Amino acid sequence: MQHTDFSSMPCPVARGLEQVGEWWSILILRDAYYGVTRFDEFRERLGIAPNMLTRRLKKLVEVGMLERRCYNQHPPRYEYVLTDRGRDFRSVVLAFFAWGNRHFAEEGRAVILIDTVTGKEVEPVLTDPATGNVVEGLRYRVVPGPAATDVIRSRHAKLEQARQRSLPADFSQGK
Amino acid sequence: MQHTDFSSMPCPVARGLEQVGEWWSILILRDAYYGVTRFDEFRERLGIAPNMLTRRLKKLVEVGMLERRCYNQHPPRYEYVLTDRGRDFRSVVLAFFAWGNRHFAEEGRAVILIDTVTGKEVEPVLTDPATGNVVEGLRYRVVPGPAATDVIRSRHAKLEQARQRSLPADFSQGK
DNA sequence: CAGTATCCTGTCCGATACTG
DNA sequence: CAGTATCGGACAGGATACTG
Repeated sequence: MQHTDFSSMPCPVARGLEQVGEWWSILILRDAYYGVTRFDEFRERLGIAPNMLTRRLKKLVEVGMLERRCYNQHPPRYEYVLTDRGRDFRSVVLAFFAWGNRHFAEEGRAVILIDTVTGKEVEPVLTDPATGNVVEGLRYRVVPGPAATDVIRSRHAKLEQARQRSLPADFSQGK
Repeated sequence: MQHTDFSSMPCPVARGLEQVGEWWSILILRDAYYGVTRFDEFRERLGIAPNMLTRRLKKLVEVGMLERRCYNQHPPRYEYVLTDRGRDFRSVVLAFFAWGNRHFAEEGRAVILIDTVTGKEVEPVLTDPATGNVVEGLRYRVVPGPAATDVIRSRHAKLEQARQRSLPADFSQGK
């Protein structure tokens, strides 16, 4: 990315975006969750130019989302398999998937997530495993953590002040 | 975006990326969840160039994530507040957040999500509300939905065939 | 099958200056 | 405070040709 370097930034969202912020990266991972591993299968399914595919795959290997593995000597053939980190990212893609299906499927859902055990469609939600509650609304908030810097703390304090001045009824509306 | 037009594509992930696929969009929304609504507050917190901020805000309003609202006549002053759709996207950002904290916080978490009722840190997971199970592993799969086109179905069938030939032990590994 | 090599275009983004 | 206007650079992404 050609913008400001965010590697120094503490926000995990910004950090994450630096690894997989590109358009194709997400789509490649999406197909990886389908079980796709081969270069040509990616290329064909995604309709992506081969040089771009090379670049994105290389990057994904670099940041530890995929592993380039030789599955055949003579001739040497490689495939791209998910690492633990890459597999763990599936929850993000599925959250995205669920949101997309909720908001951009006026003509019906073309693809759905199912539970193969029950056979039913699943509409996944983000929950707190400790309480079982759905994570939404003002109850859940992002605050400085144990490794917070002074900058973070002061930024957060500034926000709190602004909140005092005008209660954000706007945000709480959505239950 | 200067790449292939995906608006015709049925995948909700691709569709979603078209709305908020840009780098700053996600970060702007992240700050909106903090309660930020004003142009200058966004600019200062994000360190973004004003023209870029204008572009991204405009886009986010266009796609229905934010609403531009006049909060003062004489002089006219505007603020950007989350719509339902924008608020709903928070689960995606939080999934991203959680993943980032799991994988890129070697020196400790600078920010954390907390439950303000219990006061405890929350590590949210994606679950199926119907069964209460965590959505992960091969049990959950994406398949053609009710509005699937022939293209989707045949692509899916093709994948199934490939799966028969080589069971993807790779993907199931990760439990 | 799994890429590499080249060339080109669009646009994301930053920097800076200016305005009601 | 909330932007607009203009400029330039970097790179994502596309198209195409070629290789072991």
